[in-house]
Amino acid sequence: MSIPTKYNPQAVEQKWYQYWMEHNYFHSVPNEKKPYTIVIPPPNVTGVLHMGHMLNNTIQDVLIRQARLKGLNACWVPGTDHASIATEAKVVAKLKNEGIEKESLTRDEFLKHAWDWTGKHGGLILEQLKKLGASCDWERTKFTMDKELSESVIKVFVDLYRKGQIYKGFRMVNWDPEAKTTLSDEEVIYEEKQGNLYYLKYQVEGSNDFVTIATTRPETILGDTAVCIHPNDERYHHLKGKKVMVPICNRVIPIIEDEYVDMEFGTGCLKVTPAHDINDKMLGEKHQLEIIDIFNDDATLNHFGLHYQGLDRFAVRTAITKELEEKGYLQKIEKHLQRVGTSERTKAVIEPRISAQWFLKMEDLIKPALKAVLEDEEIQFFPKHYVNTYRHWLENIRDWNISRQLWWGHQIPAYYFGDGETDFVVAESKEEALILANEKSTEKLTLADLRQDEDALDTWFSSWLWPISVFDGIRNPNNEEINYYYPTNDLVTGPDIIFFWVARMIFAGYEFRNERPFKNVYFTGIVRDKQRRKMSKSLGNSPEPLDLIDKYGADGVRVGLLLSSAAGNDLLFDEDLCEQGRNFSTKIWNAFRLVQGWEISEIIEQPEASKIAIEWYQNKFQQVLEEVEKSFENYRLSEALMSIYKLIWDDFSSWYLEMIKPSFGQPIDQKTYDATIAFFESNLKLLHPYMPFLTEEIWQHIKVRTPQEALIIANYPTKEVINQQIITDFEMAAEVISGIRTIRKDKNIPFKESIEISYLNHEKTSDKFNPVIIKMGNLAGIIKGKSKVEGALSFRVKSNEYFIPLTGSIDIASEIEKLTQELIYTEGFLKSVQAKLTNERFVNNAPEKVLEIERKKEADALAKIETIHTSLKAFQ
RNA sequence: GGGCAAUUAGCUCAGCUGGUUCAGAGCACCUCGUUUACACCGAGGGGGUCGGGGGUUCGAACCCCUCAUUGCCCACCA
Repeated sequence: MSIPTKYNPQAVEQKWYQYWMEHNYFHSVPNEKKPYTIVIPPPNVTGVLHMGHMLNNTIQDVLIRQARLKGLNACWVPGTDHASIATEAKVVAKLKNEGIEKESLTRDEFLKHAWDWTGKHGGLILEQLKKLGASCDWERTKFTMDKELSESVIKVFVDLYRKGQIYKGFRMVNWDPEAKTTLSDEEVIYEEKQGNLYYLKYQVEGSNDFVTIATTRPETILGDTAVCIHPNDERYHHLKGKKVMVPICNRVIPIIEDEYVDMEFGTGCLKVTPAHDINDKMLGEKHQLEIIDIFNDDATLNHFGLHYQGLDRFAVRTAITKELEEKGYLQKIEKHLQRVGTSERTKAVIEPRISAQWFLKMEDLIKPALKAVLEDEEIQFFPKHYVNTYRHWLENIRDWNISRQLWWGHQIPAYYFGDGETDFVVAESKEEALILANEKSTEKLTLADLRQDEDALDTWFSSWLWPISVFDGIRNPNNEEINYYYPTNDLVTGPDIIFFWVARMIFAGYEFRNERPFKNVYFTGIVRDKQRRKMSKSLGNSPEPLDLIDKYGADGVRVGLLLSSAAGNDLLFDEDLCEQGRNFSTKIWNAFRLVQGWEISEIIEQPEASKIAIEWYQNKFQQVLEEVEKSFENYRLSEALMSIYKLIWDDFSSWYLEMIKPSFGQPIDQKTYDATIAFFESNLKLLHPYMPFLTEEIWQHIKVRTPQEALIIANYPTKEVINQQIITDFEMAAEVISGIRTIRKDKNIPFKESIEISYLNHEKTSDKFNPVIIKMGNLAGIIKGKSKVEGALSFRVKSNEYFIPLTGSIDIASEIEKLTQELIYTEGFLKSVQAKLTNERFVNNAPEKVLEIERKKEADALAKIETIHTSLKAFQ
């Protein structure tokens, strides 16, 4: 035989990917067909493919290929994200290796390095996706720093600013007083340290009462702007609405109430210092408190520190404690374990500090986003429970800080022209900014007088536009593409970015298009190893995706990933599953080899068994087609694939092909052959989204096809009316065949030795499948008997009895034992059914349908017991 | 601390509206088998008191209460 016994994916995958690319099947342009659109969650531009990407993109490819087969205009837009923090960190590290500090470079010099790096490593990940078979429209590949996407980001910023949605505000940042710089959260190391809890007495204004607060930082009392109690705390009800005086400086501050306060901790009374604590800052915003920053940028005290001005915070802590004690404000000191943030680099204790940042108001943006998901269900989440997470976040949202102290990214289009905080304008270009600035300024300004804000925008401030900006819908809101492709259909992503990305795309969709960005969101799980550990480079437990593809073929890996990934469940990745995928490839390949090897005869009659087999498989296929459809609609891709797997492996290969297989060396009749090829083709269509390479390879082996006839763009099988009866009849026949096989095995009757059976048809089953039973059981004949056959081996299917007269001797004792066991079991079953049926309340309450089933069970059991009894008598 | 999810066979999971099948699948396992597509295979087989305890119901893996364990997210405590 010219076709090898094993399918070799390495040899064909490259070939078909090229073929698909050459014939432009992935490319989409707007036409009269219905669009089906997916935008890829853009991976980091310098990222490398990991198992999470493999899963995520396999799912997207299955969706897009299925849509393509179903005749939709399928468009999958690929691209990458500039990932400002991640990429900048990589470039900084790389420069450091070369002995270059970021601080020694100008912004432009640094950006040149960053672009070089992007050019060198960028887009590698997209090339890797091609190996997986991803059918993206590569002509549409986008990068978030492309000219048109960048312009979209700037345009949106300016629009939102002019609408009053963007404002400059203050935010707590991690301040390193030694390096005098802000740090990202990742650069702060938290350490457990033994500290003290100081109990301080504040005098209530206009009385001799005191209230005691507990604090770990007595040096910050000079920045206090309130004292806070829990509204339900009865101990302090008498203080509501009063004011207290801060010790030493004697400033008068209000007593406020907030549920944030833990009544159990300390005295249940909290001092609020909005300038120096993140939680106090939140309270301050909520209660509109004054902010008093008492530190210089090296963490010494400023003029608010009064006589401590110029001293370091820790020196002040000791000194002020002493002063408080002397003046009678210190009630006690307790030991207290606390977590202190320190700088990764300088080891200095981090100081929370307020700094100017840009914010986007959330109040108006969340309204349509909540409505769309919670009320209208315009956007659906799979699995559904993520709606709760989404709602909780939206309902507790704070304004979005969109500025980052980074260079790699979109620079904020704010231009300063004076010394003051408010001397700036926001504009899409420097030229436009100059015009605006001159309207505002009293002096005549030139371009040289304008300084652009140093900060870059948060990466997500560009990716929230992704479904719109890839179709240029921000700059040209009425272009043909955006009108055709938007809203997109499905978004496939991880639940870890539900806030960062998914929710914000929904904001952007309604804000800029007045329409949802996508209809369905499919949340994938996290890829873990067999021990449930997250796959990561540092653990070294993540297989190299491309090695896996080399080993099992892309199809094998796709199957391996999909089989164990119900939507939303974490995926415990096991290489064995890829092996299963590869084995499946080989199985199909060999089924193809079998069919391919047949000699066809136009003369010979179609055997009866083949006729029935065809009729049966026709219906079985339809049944599975419907199942697959249903699973697919609910994004249960693993279920859909498993249905197809069983259809092809069990129903098609193990049953159908065996039913129609001609004897060795004999040709097959034309009719059966044609039907078989048609079935094979339908199977391939069904499977193609999951295993694109193998299916296309076989498709093109079956016969020579023109590019217009390629499987990737074939027509998906259509639904037909299902004859349920024939499927049920087959199941009965399959049990009979199985019964014959069991007896052959038990009694060591070789398959080659043909035998004869007779049966008593108590069930009145159709004898339609008898030719199939004859063939599959290698029977000389099957006789519908009128009475039991003495001294024969027997078995039962439902209440039917089958007899195999034996040439050798029968072990009577073991036959009796077998029958007795079956009898005991059936009688027990009958008893439980009758218990139900004699229960009056059951009979009165259960629906008629259920009663009918129970009555049928009873009748069947009675009939079966009857036949066992007669069989037993025969042995006595 | 707050919230969400999960707990069903050795493993990974289905079980959708409480009732077709004395609880299903795939893998793994056991037995037999070089029958002319395939040993990356075929045929046959074993395996679960549905996390524990209560309750509702004629009937519970499914609904309610409670406890336990695990995972995830958010806030992390002056």
